[in-house]
Amino acid sequence: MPSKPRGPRLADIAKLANVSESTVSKVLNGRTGVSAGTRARVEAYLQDTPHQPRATKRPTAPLLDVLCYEIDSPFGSEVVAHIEQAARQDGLGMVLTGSNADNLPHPGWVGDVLSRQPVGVVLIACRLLEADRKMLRSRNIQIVVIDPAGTPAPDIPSIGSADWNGGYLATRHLIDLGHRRIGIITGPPDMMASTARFSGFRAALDRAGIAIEPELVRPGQFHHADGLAEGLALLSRPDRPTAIFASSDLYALGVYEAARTLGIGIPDELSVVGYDDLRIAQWAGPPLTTVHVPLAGMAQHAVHLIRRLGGEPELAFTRIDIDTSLVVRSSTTVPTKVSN
Amino acid sequence: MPSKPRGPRLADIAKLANVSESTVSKVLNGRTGVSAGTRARVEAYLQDTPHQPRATKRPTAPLLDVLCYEIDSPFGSEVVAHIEQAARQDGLGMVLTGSNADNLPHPGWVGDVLSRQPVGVVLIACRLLEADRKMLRSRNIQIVVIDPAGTPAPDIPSIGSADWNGGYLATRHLIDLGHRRIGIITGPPDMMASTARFSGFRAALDRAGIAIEPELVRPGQFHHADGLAEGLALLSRPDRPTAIFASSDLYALGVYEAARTLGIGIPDELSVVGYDDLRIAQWAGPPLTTVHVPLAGMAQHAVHLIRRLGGEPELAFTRIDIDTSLVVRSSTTVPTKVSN
DNA sequence: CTGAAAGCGCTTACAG
DNA sequence: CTGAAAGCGCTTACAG
Repeated sequence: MPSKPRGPRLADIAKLANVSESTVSKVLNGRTGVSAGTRARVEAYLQDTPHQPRATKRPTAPLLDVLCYEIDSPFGSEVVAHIEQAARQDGLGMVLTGSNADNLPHPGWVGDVLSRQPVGVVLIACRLLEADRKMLRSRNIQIVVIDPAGTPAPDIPSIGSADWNGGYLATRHLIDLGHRRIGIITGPPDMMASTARFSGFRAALDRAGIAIEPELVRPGQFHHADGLAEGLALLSRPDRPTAIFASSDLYALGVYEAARTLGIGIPDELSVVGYDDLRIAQWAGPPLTTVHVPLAGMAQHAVHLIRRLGGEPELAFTRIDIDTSLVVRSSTTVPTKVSN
Repeated sequence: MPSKPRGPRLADIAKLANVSESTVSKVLNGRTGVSAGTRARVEAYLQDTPHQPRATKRPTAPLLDVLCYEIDSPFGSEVVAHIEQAARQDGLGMVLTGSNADNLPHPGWVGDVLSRQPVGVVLIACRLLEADRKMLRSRNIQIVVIDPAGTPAPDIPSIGSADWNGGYLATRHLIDLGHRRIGIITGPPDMMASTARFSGFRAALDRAGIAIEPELVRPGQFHHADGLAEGLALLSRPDRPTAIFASSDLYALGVYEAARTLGIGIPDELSVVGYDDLRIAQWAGPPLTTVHVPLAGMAQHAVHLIRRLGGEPELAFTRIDIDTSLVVRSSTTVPTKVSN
């Protein structure tokens, strides 16, 4: 029985490889003065029994690495805050890194993560190259994704919310108020969350027997600027919609600005429904009717999942979706023109 | 001449403090079996000659610890995002932790930081107990504060912006437009940034020969809810002000809501100036006239300062203030009632 | 190229 | 509570 449960020491590896401790030390530190053959043999043994450097006396507090899309956006910052809290309650420190514009980590990130040895990695609307995923897996670093971007990796557990349902609820609400011409600003097509919201929108329209009008469907990247631009486009039409389903709260604020610019009153002349229920939704004028996304719950699940995965590495594929709900505030009402 | 340039070893400190290496080891590791007096003496020497543990062979990517007030607020999240970027460009990973409601770290944070051994700590609108400061100092972990809260520690370098000037500019702008009855919502009195903004406000009024009206000065904690409550109080007065200097953008949004509730139009019936120039200021309806705080520059300075301090531990007291400027958008105009 | 030996920096068990 | 001594895990200078 080994005296310390910390893993093999230099002496152990030296014995296995039938060399001296000095030689193992040289190999580990990439020093010269070792023949290619000896080096290869030692490396081979290190493969099987990876060497962990001597336990530093005060073991370092465990870390969780978070890679997030737009950490200064209202969405990013709220998710991150919830993860920080969940991580802290779980005794984990959170290392936060922003992704690049393609929702990928910047070069060097994976190497840094490996050196930090966190218990896991949470990706928020981000993705990883397969080589990087393998790298992390091989060091026993768990990966969980919140709101995956790009083609979802089949072997990474992901956490989302009921986006289809949210899209349906939002649209249904507008239909129930009497709206028939409803515009939508959709999100990036490579995000499941966007397409599901749009699909819910379409289903609600279908069910009410309302034909979808392609000109009323406008694409965007979930940014305020898109909401403004597409809002202006939608509202400048002679047959402008009486309601807009802005599939992010940021879009909704952009639509607000478009309406203000054109002198269109909300909700009297235009109803707007947002999506996410970020705090800016409450601060908007008028307060925004929106779909509540349970970010706190998603964050907690992400952290717990990381912990569970650490225990049993071969957990089957997991996908968790948490319920969404509609929060009715003051940006929606019955249409004036169409009447009821 | 020391054999290694890595800093004092246990033996050096033991010699200085006239104790054994064992005792120094116990103190460093927080073990029992050391008298209070001896412990204090050793800690004192550690203060002067901070101890760095022996270099571990596979070096972990260097870290920067950030303690931030309300990381999900628009202010907190923007500062944090800038620090993350500056840190990343400097090869530093950022560990982010939210403070408690008193702007202090939660219990256990300092211990975690010590175990992580970051190159430094950035406090955003937060403070530290003196014992904790000493602890960090003794391990050669640098401390820098952005927008200090509470009584400022004299030995911690701090970074702020020209708050007095910002308060002056904002108020001057309103006076120049012709406003004479100007309300203000002030920040927490224990933050230098708040009191400096108020002082700038007062100075601008003084210079224009306008007497300050105590009933028009309302306190708050920089939150949206304060802006709403104090805005309602101010605007419900029979002699309501024609302009309000909301000394945070969040206040301004609260004032917007108060005005909307009371049917008061902005800017026609009420001019509003915010403070911070966060992104929400551009998204507000109407876009908010506000004082620009150079958060990106402040974040960069914080990171660079940490790095410089690491080099020369005995840097003199430092206080950096970066310039503010007024950004005029659409929430301010000439007063209607008072005319000009 | 290789490893025995000396040594570094720290921790721990234990005698006083 | 204190420190001499033993010991751990690793590195380095050097003889072969």
